[in-house]
Amino acid sequence: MRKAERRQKILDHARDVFARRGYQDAKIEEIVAGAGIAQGTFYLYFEDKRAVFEEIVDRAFAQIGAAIVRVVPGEPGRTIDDQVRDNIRRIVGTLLADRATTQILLTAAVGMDPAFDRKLRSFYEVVENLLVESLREGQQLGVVAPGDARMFTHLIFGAMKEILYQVVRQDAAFTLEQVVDGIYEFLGHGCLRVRAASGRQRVGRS
Amino acid sequence: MRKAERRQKILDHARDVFARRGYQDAKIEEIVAGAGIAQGTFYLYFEDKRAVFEEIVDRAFAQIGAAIVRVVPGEPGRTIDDQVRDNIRRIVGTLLADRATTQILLTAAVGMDPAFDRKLRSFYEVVENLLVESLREGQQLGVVAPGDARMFTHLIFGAMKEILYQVVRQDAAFTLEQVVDGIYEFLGHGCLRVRAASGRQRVGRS
DNA sequence: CACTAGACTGACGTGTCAGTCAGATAGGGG
DNA sequence: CCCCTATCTGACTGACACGTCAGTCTAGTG
Repeated sequence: MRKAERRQKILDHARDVFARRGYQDAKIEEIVAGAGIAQGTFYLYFEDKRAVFEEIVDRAFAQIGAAIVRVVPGEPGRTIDDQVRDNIRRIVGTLLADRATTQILLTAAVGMDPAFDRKLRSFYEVVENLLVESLREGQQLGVVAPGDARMFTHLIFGAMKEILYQVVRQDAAFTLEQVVDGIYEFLGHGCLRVRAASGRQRVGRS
Repeated sequence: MRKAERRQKILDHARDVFARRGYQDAKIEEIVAGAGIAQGTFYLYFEDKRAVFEEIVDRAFAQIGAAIVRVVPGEPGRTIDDQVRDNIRRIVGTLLADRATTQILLTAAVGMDPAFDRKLRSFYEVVENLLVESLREGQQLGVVAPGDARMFTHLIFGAMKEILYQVVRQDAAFTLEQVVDGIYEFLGHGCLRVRAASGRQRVGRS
């Protein structure tokens, strides 16, 4: 077996174990047993337990980053509408394609320790800032509702994370298209239709 | 010092340490040091480490549960609108009143282990089912958009969890009212205003 | 076949804590 | 003042799992 192959095999099994057990409860012993190698061999390929974990997370982030495409207002034949929708589909599609990794991102990687937290935050910040910028541009163009763009960003992120978490955990059985449609409609209209009590238009401003 | 007082003191310090470190990295030694007692004394008040943690989480859930009030359609002088808004305010208010505990719920309690996960899920399910029922009722009354109520529930939950997480972590500095308004507007209208490409009304159906 | 380099092995050493327990302390009743 | 009980103490222990390393295996070369 070539080195790269073996390395990949370790990564794959580590991913499964981390997804199933969480970081702390994932034992090296279980990973190497799954990969069919001895404990020592593991350390020929990775510095330590955290190194495999970080590589899994880093790769996942790279994939997600690649799934995001900047929305261009003037694009001929592709409405902003479609571009937004496609972005949602690509991101959700990427995350649902590898459910074990997604579960790691949404559970095991949460509340690890201060050092890892900073790493995670810095990735999220990049994506968040991208979205904040896009929303502000959208507000200029009148295609995004007025209000605090950063708050919108958090609300959008949260909604997406939760629905993905549910699907990945198999607690909710939605198809990719159902999830995409659900998110898209929610972003577009919300879900409440009451607005009896006159005009409450305030949205939190920082 | 009375027993109940000391017990409470242990709970308070445990909460702080769990919030700061997460469950695994929270050391009993740090908890007892903060509470000004010896290691052995801790075990006179709590079965083990997990028992304190569970008690903190249980109390938090009880408080959140108490903050939720059933929305009554025919209530005189109180529109559904106001009742929904008040519910959001009470829930968010409760969670922001004790930020350390909220941080525990949103980070330390995630991905603990299968047994604890089941416990968490069962609480969430109760609240989720309550919301799903309310949304379906609302759909009958025409005050909630058509679509999969369970998906709406997940999206709403996720949005609320994320914004609270951000505020509690001090990464975002929103006031209670800003958060309430932000969530309310988001639930009411979403944030996108493009709907050029004709009628895409589909929302995921289970 | 003999030799070697590199890959692999798995039993073991070591640090870390959760939980224990034998003894100290406090307090109140006689 | 002394004893008895309830409470507290903190040094200790045992389990556990990460990471190591001395030794084995394998495949390629002369």
